[in-house]
Amino acid sequence: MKNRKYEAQKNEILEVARTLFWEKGYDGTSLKDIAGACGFENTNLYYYYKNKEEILFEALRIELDTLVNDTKYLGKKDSGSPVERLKSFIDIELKKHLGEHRLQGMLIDSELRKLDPRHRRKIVSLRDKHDAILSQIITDGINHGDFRDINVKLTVYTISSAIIRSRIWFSSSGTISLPEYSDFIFQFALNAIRSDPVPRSGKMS
Amino acid sequence: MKNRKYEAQKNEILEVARTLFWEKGYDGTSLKDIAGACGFENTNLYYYYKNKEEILFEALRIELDTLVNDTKYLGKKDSGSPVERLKSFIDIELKKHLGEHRLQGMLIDSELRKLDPRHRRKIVSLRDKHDAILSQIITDGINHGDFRDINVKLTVYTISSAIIRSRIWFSSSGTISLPEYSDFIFQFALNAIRSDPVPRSGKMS
Amino acid sequence: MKNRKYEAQKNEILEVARTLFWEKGYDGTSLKDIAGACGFENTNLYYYYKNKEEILFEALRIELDTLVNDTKYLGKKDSGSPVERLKSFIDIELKKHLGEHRLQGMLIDSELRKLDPRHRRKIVSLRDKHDAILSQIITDGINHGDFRDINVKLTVYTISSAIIRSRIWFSSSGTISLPEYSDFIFQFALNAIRSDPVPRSGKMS
Amino acid sequence: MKNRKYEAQKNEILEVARTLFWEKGYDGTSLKDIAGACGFENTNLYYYYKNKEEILFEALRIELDTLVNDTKYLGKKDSGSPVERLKSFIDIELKKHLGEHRLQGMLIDSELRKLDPRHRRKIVSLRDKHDAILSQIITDGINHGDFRDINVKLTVYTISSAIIRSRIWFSSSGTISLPEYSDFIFQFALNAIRSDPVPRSGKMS
DNA sequence: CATGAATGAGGTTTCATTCAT
DNA sequence: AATGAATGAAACCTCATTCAT
Repeated sequence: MKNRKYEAQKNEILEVARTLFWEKGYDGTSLKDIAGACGFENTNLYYYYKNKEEILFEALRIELDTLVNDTKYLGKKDSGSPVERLKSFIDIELKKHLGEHRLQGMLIDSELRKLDPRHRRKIVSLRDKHDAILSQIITDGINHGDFRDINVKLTVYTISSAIIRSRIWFSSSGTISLPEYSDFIFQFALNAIRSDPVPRSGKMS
Repeated sequence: MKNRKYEAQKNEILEVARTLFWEKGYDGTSLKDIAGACGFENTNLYYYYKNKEEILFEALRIELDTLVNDTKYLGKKDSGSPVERLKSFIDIELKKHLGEHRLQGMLIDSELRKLDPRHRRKIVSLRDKHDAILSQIITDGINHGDFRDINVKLTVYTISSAIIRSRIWFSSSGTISLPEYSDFIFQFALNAIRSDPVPRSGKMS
Repeated sequence: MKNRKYEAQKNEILEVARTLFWEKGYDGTSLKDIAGACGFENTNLYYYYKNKEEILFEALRIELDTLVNDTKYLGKKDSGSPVERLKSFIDIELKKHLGEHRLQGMLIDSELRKLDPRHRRKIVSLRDKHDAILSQIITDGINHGDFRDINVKLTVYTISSAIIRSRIWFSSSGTISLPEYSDFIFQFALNAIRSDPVPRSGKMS
Repeated sequence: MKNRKYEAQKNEILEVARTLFWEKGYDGTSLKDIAGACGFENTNLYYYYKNKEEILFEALRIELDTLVNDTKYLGKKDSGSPVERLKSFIDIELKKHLGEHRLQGMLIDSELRKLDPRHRRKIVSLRDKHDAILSQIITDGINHGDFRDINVKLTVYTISSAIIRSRIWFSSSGTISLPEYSDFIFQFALNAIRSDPVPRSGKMS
């Protein structure tokens, strides 16, 4: 019965692979590395995955699936005010990126090229779905008068940048805690885009 | 005798390598790829560089050298008001990242591990020197009362994120021009950190 | 308890293997291929056969056994005139090679080397037994005055060539039927070796 | 200068490969086998050929090219009477198949499947060109009244069978010489297809 | 009667690198 | 200043096979 142990093993391989892909890159990670970290031989990986590329695909897919599933409720208006939704979005994502079962995030940019065209399309479509959530929050905030009439796309990119790269800088930030980091990004973003009670120009002092 | 042609060739190799490293990663780029793009054979590279790792080192070094040299004057107070200096910093960096002879930026994150320890130390030291410039601008702005009393390190990271990742998103932003992109990031950052004429709370609406 | 179903399964494996060995060669056929075509897993083959080589051996043995059993009566004088026996021999063999449960014939040439020495000896001995039948027919025909005094060994080889290679050319011959093909080879051979009513020289016209 | 030695080496590889492919089959021959027989390492083969399949393709191409080039003059009427041309054709081919630099012949049947579609088309086209020569000889002989009104295609196949399989049987024919073998096949074929001075029926005695 | 899980040998191929020229 | 020729390490992957269940 290919079920309990099989699925567990398959998952462990993915966890291991995600960590290694992050640390050394896709090309820099050998199947021997992955198998070794799992405690078996090289060739046994092929019992679970068709080839290396499939491992990468599954790694990316699981990352994005998790992200999308945990945040997609924030795309809907009934999940709170835009500002609250922005706060939640940043909180959830940062926890995912920096918490226990870390997402690797940047993988998606750099290793996309290594995928089969079909797999690539699937991943890109998931990524777009993910970006659309934050996009919706910003749009709603603008319509609701909470946020300035700002370029939505660039706003999404800029906030995403801060979130994705948190992984790189978190460890070297020394004393800061995860909620503090999360709150910093939220405040930074909110101040950047909130509508002004008193009109302000962007002119230099 | 290492004359002008020698140096020109050596530089061309570096240009080609930087592009390929960005496109396919260090491990994903073979010496044959580099040599092929230069129009000669594989083995001729060894006339110019000791080995592949040295090419990576030089590629990273030249990137950071350029960045530091072109922005280091902004670390000094006499180069303008902090807000002006912030504007200039973002303008210069974005031009470097998106312009003609593009910097690859993110290479520094992902490929640092591939360097010899000695080379790695040199690159990290250059990177720190670079970060210190923006850090100085922020600090001066806080002291001068232009910026809020904000965590300097995190601020530097967040602004840097937006700049570094511009490369990924610029092409897919469609119609936006480089100065517009640059201005967007500047306005976003300025609003995020400027001190308020009227006190505002971060409370949710 | 090795009952009827066991034997049936064992036979199906052999049928499948013979087809695949013919199509892709012994080395080009994996146990997974064979098992897959049988509808079960790889490892189940070991319940029926000791290893891959044994499957090849059985495949070759069954081919030759069938051929020898169905034609050996033609080795005896009481089975008709030499000409009749030649006609029957070619008919039977061609039906075996091109009919429903096709023999693969040429396997014996190309894959003999892959067998264990002991197995190889067995197969070679069966092949010799097979060749001896046609050899006997020719010899009897010469003694009886039906055939010219022709080199028996070479005659056997040449007729065998036409039969064995029928498999390759039958499908691409387009419209020809099996009996027509069989008759063609018979007429070709008969004309080639029959004794002349009127003496003829081999001189060129 | 990639010329003298390079081409010599490339040819030696091909010779070695052809022998091994014949002896052990394409799948049964490893690149290590080929390289070992050439006296260098495995990987050096890639300096001369793109991959294993290309070696097979070149091996097949050279075989057929040689055959076609050496016999194509026999396709033309001015090269002698049909009977003479048939004799020459068989002589030349047998010398090619059994002489010093042996052709492997049967490779073409069994290993065709291993080729890229494009390569396969090229080889099949060469094979057709080769078959067309013998076909022309037979046709001319029929028209000229030398040969019976016999199925040309099947005649070509049958004669080709005897030639191609000579390789398998020559060594085990014991004392026979190459010209004797060649003459046997010629006489066999000629008797099989020559037109009768006196009408004969194929009826059994 | 059949699958699950794993392995070790070996195959093709790529690649950085060397040394002679 | 560049190519020719070769190598050894290591990569991905396939396969026959084993043993437990």
